[in-house]
Amino acid sequence: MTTINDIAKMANVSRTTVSRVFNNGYVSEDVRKRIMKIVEETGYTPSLSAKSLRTKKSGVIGVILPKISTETASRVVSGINEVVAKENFQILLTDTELQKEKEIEYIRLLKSRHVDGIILLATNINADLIKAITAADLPFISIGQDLPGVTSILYDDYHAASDVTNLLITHQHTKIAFIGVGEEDPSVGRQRKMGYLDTLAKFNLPIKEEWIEEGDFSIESGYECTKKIIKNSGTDLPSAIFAVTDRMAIGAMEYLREQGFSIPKDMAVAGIGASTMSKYLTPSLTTVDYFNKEAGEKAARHLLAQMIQKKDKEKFTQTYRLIKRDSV
Amino acid sequence: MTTINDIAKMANVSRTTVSRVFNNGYVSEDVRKRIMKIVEETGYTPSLSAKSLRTKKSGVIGVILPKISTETASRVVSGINEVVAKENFQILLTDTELQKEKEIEYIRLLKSRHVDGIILLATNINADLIKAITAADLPFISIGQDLPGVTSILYDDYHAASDVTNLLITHQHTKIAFIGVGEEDPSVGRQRKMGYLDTLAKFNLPIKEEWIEEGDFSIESGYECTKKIIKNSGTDLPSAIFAVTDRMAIGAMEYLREQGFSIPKDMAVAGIGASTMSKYLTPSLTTVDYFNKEAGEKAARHLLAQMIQKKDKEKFTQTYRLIKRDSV
DNA sequence: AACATGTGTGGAATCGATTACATGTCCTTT
DNA sequence: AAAGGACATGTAATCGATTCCACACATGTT
Repeated sequence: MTTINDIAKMANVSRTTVSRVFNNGYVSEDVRKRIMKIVEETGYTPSLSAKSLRTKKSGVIGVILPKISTETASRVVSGINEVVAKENFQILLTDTELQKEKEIEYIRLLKSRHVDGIILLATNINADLIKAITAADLPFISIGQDLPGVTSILYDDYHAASDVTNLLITHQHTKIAFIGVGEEDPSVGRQRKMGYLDTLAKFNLPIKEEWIEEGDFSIESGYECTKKIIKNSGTDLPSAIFAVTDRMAIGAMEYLREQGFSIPKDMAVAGIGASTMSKYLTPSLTTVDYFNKEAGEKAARHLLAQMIQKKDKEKFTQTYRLIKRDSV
Repeated sequence: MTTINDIAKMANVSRTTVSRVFNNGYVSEDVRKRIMKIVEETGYTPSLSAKSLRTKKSGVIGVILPKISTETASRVVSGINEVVAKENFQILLTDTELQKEKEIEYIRLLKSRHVDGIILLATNINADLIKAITAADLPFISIGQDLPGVTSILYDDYHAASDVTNLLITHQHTKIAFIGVGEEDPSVGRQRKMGYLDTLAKFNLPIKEEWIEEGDFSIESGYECTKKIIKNSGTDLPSAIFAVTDRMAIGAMEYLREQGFSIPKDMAVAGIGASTMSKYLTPSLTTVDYFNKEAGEKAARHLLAQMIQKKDKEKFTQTYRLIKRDSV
């Protein structure tokens, strides 16, 4: 491996001069050319570990995901990457596989790797997490969860869920079932459920325990929850099912189809997430587009801004778009 | 930021000893405890830039993707991550956005970041690329393309495509249209097309130019290609369409549905990729599962093995599974 | 008793860059 | 003609770790 010293020796200059070639200081045209020629020939690239050690900047930003292989996550990462790549940053990816201790572990790890900033897609909020973030003392952005004291890019879960519920109501549905997720997830678990419950309450519609189930984001869980809802409802069946994610909604549709329900005639279905799939299902799925990629871009831009100068912690709420399709 | 020197001073030992605590050398129980206590209190974590500079190892492996937000890519990354995370490696992600010069650029970049190895999902093969890989002189794995002189995890594109074509033929189809991609992609572009063409030839079935179109992986291109095929075929319509990716197959189905074709009665459709979606479409899509995640895992394992000891360059061909569903 | 061996610790070089400071030219300006 | 500034280059300290070598001490071996 060639180093700056090798180049310096070959070009008969000090390594300072070589360094200056790469960091635009005063270097005469002659010398610059001579050095560049040697650089080309040897294929020398400066060691970024050394540079990072010296400058305390790595040109890397850390991203912590709950799970890589979901459409939401990959869209967000794609948005982040698009923005940071332009500024010659790379992404160091970590995946918690939904274990929340790992979020904290990875924050520490990324810190010791001298990343210049961190973007976290959190799935929960707890005191240790906040403490770890504060301790890291790095530019930090949270996407999807409102972490106190941390700049956050938020989805409007409450209103999105309200709107979906509302849409179902305007389509004459009065018996609306709900498939949610655990409430340790404040955004997807709590906010979306609140939106659902409050809207029902507002219209004086029945809230029945038998119509409310809790899944785990997976298609299968949507399927199982729907089965339970149908089973437990006896003769008082709901006429619509609102699942808080598209995947669970797809599971619901699957079960309903198997049981011979016609969608939306016998049972309407709606989700959230605007998965690619939602558009091509039969019937196409009513859902909410959260603009994940844009959220990633925005997060990246704010992170870069924070790296240049300290900013006050802010909260940004993304817009969303209700997509009415044939499943309702 | 606390450093090893701070810890050493606070514990009244030399920094050598502190280092030894983390790298299991001789340290007495007493001293070890004293140091660990201070480490806990200060939240000290060793600077990995410094460590990497000194040891020439970074604990990072570089991954070069053509596009992050595709199901294939995210599955592969997920597989890679699962394996390397266990060994405490992280992934440095780069996305070429389908520009092939960037593959080379990123190889250099990853090299200068001292990654311990690189996994590339290539979309093409060219001499410069091979040269860059050789020059990098790092443990290297290619997934999906057979790069000469590079350990490669390959999909069996030729036989997969043959099998799909065969399946269509056993279902009495004699007029089979084809939606491919550009041939600068040897695997998806060439091999799959060869599988299709050779199988038709084997059965003495007609190969008509009007039935062959070239898309660009997108759903929209599948839609457009199908439109062209239908338009250009006049009265001699094919009875089946084989698209080399699920997304293009979905576009095909979309167009056919719009035009009132019944699938598979009027026109059968098949894809490759086993996208999540394929299972939930109506009708469900016949496709080929490439086990992308397993490919990622395998790539990661081979990379780790190469990092421990130099290995001969090998070629591994993944198995695949033809999934016969209702669209055929 | 002399010597080898195992254990525990510190000193100092080293990895490959950046950068503050010093030095030396050569012009321009007053 | 002296001074000041712009330009060009070099010297050496520094970033935070690892690691070779040396040394000290305790214990075991012959």
